[in-house]
Amino acid sequence: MPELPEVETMCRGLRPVIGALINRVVDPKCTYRPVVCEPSMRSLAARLRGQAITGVSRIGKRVIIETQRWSLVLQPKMTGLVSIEEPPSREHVRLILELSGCEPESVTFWDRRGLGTILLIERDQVVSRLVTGKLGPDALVISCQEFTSRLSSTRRPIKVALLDQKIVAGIGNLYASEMLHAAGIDPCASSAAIDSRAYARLHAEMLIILNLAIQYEGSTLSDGTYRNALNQAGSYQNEHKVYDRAGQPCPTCGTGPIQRIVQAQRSTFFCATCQRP
DNA sequence: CATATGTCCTGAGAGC
DNA sequence: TGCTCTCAGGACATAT
Repeated sequence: MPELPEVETMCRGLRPVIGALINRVVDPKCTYRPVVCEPSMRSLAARLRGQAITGVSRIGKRVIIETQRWSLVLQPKMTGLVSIEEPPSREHVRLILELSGCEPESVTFWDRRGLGTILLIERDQVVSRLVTGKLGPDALVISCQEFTSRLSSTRRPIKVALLDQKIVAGIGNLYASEMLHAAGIDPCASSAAIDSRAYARLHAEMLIILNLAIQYEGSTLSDGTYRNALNQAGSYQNEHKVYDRAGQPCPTCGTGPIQRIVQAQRSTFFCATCQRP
C-alpha cells in the first residue's frame, strides 16, 4: 500500500537517474492483465525515446519522472514499485526505461496486482490533469488552518475523510489509523464535530509520523511487497502502534486491546482507551 | 452537490 | 497434503 512515505522513498531512490538519457522504453508484454497505459505503450515509447530525465517528483501517491517535454506519471496503487533495482519477479514487470549517462542501467515499474497505471502527459498538463478538482494540498505542506477547515467541512467519520485525496493528498489506510491514534481521536467521530484543538494535535502528529516514516523508508507489511530504493524492506512497520495489531495491548496506554473495525470497506485499527469517543 | 458503494487485481493465509 | 475461499486497499465509476 504505498502511501506518501513509501512513494516519497521511491522518488528519492530514483534520484540517480536525473540527467540520464532514455535510450529505449521496453514493454515487457506482461502475461497478466495488460497495464493501464495512456497513451498506448507504443506511442509512449516513441515519445520518451531520446528524452533526458530532468527530475523526479511526487504528487500525492504518484511518482512523476520528468523529461524536457513529458511527465511520466506512475501510480503504484496497492502493489506497485518504481525502482532502479531488480524487481521482485520477472512476471509482473510493466515498464522498463533503459538509460544511459548514469550509474543505474534502467528504471523498472513493477506491479504484482496490476492495479497501477501509467500516464504520459505534457509537462504543463500535470496540474490540470492530476491536481485541479482531484487532489487537495499535500499532507507534508498543508497548514494546520487549512487542514482543519478542509476536514471539518465534510461530515464523514474522520478516518474516512482522511482517506479522501481531494481533502488532503497522500494519506492512506495505514497512516490514517496511526495518526488518529497518536492524536487520541476516535476514528468514528464526525469530521464536522472535532474541535480545533484536536485538529491541531492531528495535524502535528501527521507531520511527525509521515516524516518519521520517510526516515524509516516506509512500511513493509507482511506480504513483503514494498521495498526501499536498495531493495530492502522499510522499517517503519516496527513503529506501528495500532495498524494490523488487533487484539494486542496498546503500546501507549498498556491496556487496549487494539480493536479492528471496518469503515468504508477498509480496516480501521484503534485503541478504545486512548481514542475514547 | 455530498456521500456511499462497487470494481479492478493476485497471492498469502486460513480452514477443512 | 491439497484444495477452495477470503481478504488486503488506492482510486475511479456508478449509485443514492
